[in-house]
Amino acid sequence: MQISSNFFDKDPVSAAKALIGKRLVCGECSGIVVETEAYAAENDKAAHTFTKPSARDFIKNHNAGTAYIYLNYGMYWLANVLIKGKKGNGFILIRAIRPDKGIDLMIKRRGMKKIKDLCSGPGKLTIALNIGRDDHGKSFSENPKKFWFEETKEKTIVTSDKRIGISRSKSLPWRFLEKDSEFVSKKKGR
DNA sequence: GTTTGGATTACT
DNA sequence: GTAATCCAAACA
Repeated sequence: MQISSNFFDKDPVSAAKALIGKRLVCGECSGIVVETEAYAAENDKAAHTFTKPSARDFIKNHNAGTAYIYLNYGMYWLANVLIKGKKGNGFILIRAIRPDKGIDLMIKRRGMKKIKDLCSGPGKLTIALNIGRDDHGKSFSENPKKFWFEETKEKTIVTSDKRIGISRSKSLPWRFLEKDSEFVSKKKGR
């Protein structure tokens, strides 16, 4: 079952936390979300809204639940979900999923055999799911959909940590992970 | 028109 | 430890 359409109307931080344990479906592939980070449109120096006018325009011109796909370091696409809450707008960065269906296809796209490494990072999962430049501005919640989230019966224990890979506002504990998961991204925090 | 700085990954 | 590689924003 798909998650409720008002899921993306929460505030970014609680939405990011609530997304852990949901199933992300994209074409023939799917996986359980095991790692996210929250970025706020206001008072968050690490968010794109702080430095990029285009990110603020994006929030203005799109509905909650829209995909914000960003190319970073010139080679990896990172997938975000636009959140528009009463307490503030922002984005959820999808950092890692646990592969569920379409694993063979993911292995083919990634050119890697280890299932643990297939989607254990924001740049990796976009390759595995074939998400890229063309998907910027598409919706997770409105038809026609390429990708969406489903409810699961996962009883996930969620832990939080500091965000990683950024240079500003590092201290906010806005990274959320499935406890003891083998499928989250590496670097510090493990 | 040129410079700069990334929400990363894979390989040595 | 570090090369790979692109875009938007900022500066001149």
